Amino acid sequence: MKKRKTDNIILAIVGPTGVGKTKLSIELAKRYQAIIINCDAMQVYKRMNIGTAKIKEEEKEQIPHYLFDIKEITENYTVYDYQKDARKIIEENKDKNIIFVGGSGLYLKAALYTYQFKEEQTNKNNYDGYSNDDLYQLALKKDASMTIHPHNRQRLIRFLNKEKIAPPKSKPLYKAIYIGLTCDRKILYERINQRVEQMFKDGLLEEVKSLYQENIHSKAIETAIGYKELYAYFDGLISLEEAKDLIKKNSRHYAKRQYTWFNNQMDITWFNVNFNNFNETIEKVIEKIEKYR
RNA sequence: GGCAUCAUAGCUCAGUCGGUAGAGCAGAGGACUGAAAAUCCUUGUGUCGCUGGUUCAAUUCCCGCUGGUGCCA
Repeated sequence: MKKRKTDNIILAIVGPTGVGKTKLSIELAKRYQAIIINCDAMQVYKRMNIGTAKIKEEEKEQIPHYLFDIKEITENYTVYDYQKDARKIIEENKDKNIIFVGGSGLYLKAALYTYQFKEEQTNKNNYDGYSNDDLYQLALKKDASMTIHPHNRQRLIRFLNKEKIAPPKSKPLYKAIYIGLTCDRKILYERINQRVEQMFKDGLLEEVKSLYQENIHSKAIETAIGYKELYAYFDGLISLEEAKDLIKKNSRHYAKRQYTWFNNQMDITWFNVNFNNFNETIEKVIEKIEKYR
């Protein structure tokens, strides 16, 4: 495991959407004179601000922020790119404390664990015309021990386009402290619902509308919660009210999946957030960091 | 007021020609190496509105009651 200079630390602040990760990142960055690296798959894109709850310029408090707004919304960015970008920043800032913030578990793991990606072939087959079962049989032929579910078409295609068959199990590469923020599930869902309402008040509809009017269609738009639903509304497929409810629902489901990832893929120390007294939460986190280093 | 119709899982509803019931959504859990805010998997016992009757047996049929909806007055 790469240890870097002993007195410098890497922190990772994780947790479901809407628990206050950004706020904590600023407080800890001030305290440890750290730089902040985004670890959110959607906040790398420009022009997706309100819907991704991206930190505002005036909230950054002079702290260097990396990997925010680095891609045009029409570009495709993947874990592979993220791993390269994040590791480059780690290596270039060996003399600094670093804080990762974000909810994309795979991105975090790819950056800090021994995930191996290879340069990809350009002539990818998208297997149009193949049934799920065809793909499943092909995948089994390629590797009888593969465990992708027959219905998971996205993964099957990926697997078939891959050269290397079984990647080695990943291990921690960098020494890091993983801090998870959490709260009672009911309260979290309530906060998520309220935050969506707030996003609309802050102009989410206008943000998405201007993208829609420019006829921008991209992976990011099709993927991001808050954007895909409003595109469906502008396309006349659903009502605004339905879109809003869908955004809330999808955000809740997303939060649930984040818990599953962080609970089972990484070794996280969880902190229950006290929303009435955030300083108390900050103090507890700092206590943990001091004990650990 | 009269007639009709509905009352089943947190929600929307299906169903049982009489043998105590099932889908979707919500909720819960899980997988995860190039779309990850993605993709995929697992998981459904509830006084079948209340009361009485017929019956070996009623959520299912019948009487009444309560509540909702519609039409006619």
